[in-house]
Amino acid sequence: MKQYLLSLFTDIQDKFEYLDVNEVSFDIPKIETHGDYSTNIAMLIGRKTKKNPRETAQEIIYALRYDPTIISKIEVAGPGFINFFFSTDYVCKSISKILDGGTSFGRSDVNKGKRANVEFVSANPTGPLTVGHGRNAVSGDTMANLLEATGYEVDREYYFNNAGRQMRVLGNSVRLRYLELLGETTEFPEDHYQGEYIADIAKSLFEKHGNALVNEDPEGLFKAEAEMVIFNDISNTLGKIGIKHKVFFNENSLYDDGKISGLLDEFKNRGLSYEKDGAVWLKLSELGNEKDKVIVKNTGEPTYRLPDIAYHATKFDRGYDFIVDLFGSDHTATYPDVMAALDELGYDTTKMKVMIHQFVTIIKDGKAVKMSTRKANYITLDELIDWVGADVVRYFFNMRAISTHLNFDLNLAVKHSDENPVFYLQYAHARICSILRVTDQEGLKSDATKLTLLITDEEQKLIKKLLRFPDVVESAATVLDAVILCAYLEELAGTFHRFYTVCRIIGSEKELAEGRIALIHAVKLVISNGLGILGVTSPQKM
RNA sequence: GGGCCCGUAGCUCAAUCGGAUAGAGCAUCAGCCUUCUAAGCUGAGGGUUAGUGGUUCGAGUCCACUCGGGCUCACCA
Repeated sequence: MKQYLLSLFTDIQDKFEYLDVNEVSFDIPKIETHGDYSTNIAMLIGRKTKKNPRETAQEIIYALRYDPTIISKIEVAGPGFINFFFSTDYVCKSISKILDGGTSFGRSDVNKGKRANVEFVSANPTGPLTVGHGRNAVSGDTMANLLEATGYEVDREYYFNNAGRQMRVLGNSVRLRYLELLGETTEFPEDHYQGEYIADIAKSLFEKHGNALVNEDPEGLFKAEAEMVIFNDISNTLGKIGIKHKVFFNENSLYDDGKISGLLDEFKNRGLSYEKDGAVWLKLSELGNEKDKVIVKNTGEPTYRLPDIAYHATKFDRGYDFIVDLFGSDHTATYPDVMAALDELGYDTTKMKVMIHQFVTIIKDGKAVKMSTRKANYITLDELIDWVGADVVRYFFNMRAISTHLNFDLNLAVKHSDENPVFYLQYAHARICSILRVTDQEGLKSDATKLTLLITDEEQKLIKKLLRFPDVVESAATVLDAVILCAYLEELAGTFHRFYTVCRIIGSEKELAEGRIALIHAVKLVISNGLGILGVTSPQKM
C-alpha cells in the first residue's frame, strides 16, 4: 500500500519544484476518519514556499493520477495533511498476498547477500546465568531473528574469557570447598564465589578423585572442571529458550595467534601508546575520549581493553557488513574506548552498532529482589525458565524497550492467566486452530475468491492490520528492538478477538464463511510468523 | 561532581522522522456463554506526559535548566 502511494508521488515529482520523494513519508493516523494513510508533505513544502499548506495539498491531489479501484478517496485535512482511503475491494484482495507469502510473509530481502554478526550473552564461565543475562540473551537472539527477517545472514556469537583474575578466584573457590570436604578448616574469603554450585563442583571432584587433589593448583583441575561444568550449564540454559550460538570466541585465541602482540606493536609504532608507572597506556585523550587508559598493567598482563579492541578488529576482518554488540548498562563506559581505537585503526565503525539494555529488577511479592553474583543471592535464568516457561521468559524480555528498566514481576509471570499478555496472543492462535478444526469437519474450505465479501468494519480493520506486518518487522529490525513487534501483535490479537465475537463463520452463508476462513488463515500466519521472530511458540490448543 | 539511560492513568507499559482528540493491558465497577475455545468481548471511571522556560504551523517526542531514580566513571571484566 505504502509502495503504491510512493509511486504516485514519484510520478508527479517533476511538477512541483519543492517536492522531493525522499521527504515523502506516510503515517497511519491514530484516528480512523483520517484515512488509512496520511502524509504531511504539503506542510513540509509549505515551510519552504511560504504558501498555505492546504492549498499546496489541494494542488498535489489534483496532480495525482491514481487508480480509483485502489484508492477510494483522497482529502485535505487539518493544517494540510493529505489523507488516503483505500477501497474495500482492494483491501480485501490484498489478503491473497499474505496467503501467497506463507511463512515468509513479513520477511523481506532488502539486506539479501549481507552478513551480520550479533554478539550477545558473552558471560564468562564463573557462574550460572542470571536473570540479567536472560534479558541480554533473549534480546540478542531476537535481534538476530529480526535481521534474518530482512535478509541478513546472521552469525550469533559468544565472546568469553577463561583466563585472568576472575577465573583464578573461581578455581580457588572450588579448591577451598574441596578442602572443606576433606575436613580441613579453611577461611573462605568474601571475594570468592559463594554460590552452592561451587560446592557441587567440589563434591563431584571429590567423588571422582578422593583426596588426591590436596596439593592441586587452584588454576589446574579445579579451574578446568569449574569452567567445563559451568559452561555446560550455561549452554543448557540457553538451549531451553531456543538459543544457540554459532561461534564461541575465546579471548585466549587472540594471544595464541599473535593478534594481541601485533596490536600492541601497531599502537607503539604509531605513537598511540606510551609507558608510565610500569604500565602501557593508550592515548585515548588524543582520540577524542576523556582520558588515557591502561592497556597493559605493570604486571605485564593486559587489561580487558586490549583484547576487546583486537577482538572487534577480527569482526571487521571477518568481513561482516553489520556488527551488533549487546550488553548491559554496566558496560556503557567501556565501549567508547574500543570504538575510538577501532576508528583510529581505520575500521569503519559506522558498520557497528552497540546496543545497551538497562537492568532487570525482579519483583517478588511486590518487593525488588537484590542480587549479587558473588554472594549468590540471585535468581538464576534457569530457575526462571523452569518456573514460568520459555515462552513467558522470551515474551517478557521482548515486550519492553531495551532502553528502559524492566520490572520482571515473578508473581505475574507465574500466573497462567489473562493478566499475562503472552497468553493473549497464543490464545488468538489456538482459537483460530480450533475454528479451523471445526470448519474442516463441516466441509468448509478456505476460498480466496470470496474475500471481497469481507466488508464489515471488523473485517476491514483486521485485514488492514495484517497488511502492516511487513512494515512493523522492518521498523523493528531497523531499531533492533522487538517492542514494536510485541505491541503490534497484541493489537492484532485484539482486532482478531473483536472480529471473532462479531463475525461468525459457522452458520454464515457458505461463500462468506469460506472467505472468512481465508482471512483467519492469514491471521494465523501473521501471528505465528510474528511469534516466531520473538522465539515464542504458537500453540494449536490451549 | 562528569557521562549514559529513564520519568506518561492506581500498577506495568505504548505512542511510527516532530503530526490531528496521548493509547493498551492489569486492577476497580457494570454487562455478555443452549451457537466456531469466556485465557474472550462490550461499556464506565481514571492524565497539568515530574517541573519551568525555549524552538514552530504543531512538542510526550527536539534544546536549556531544575527535581527524582538507575548504571557508570580501575593497572576488574
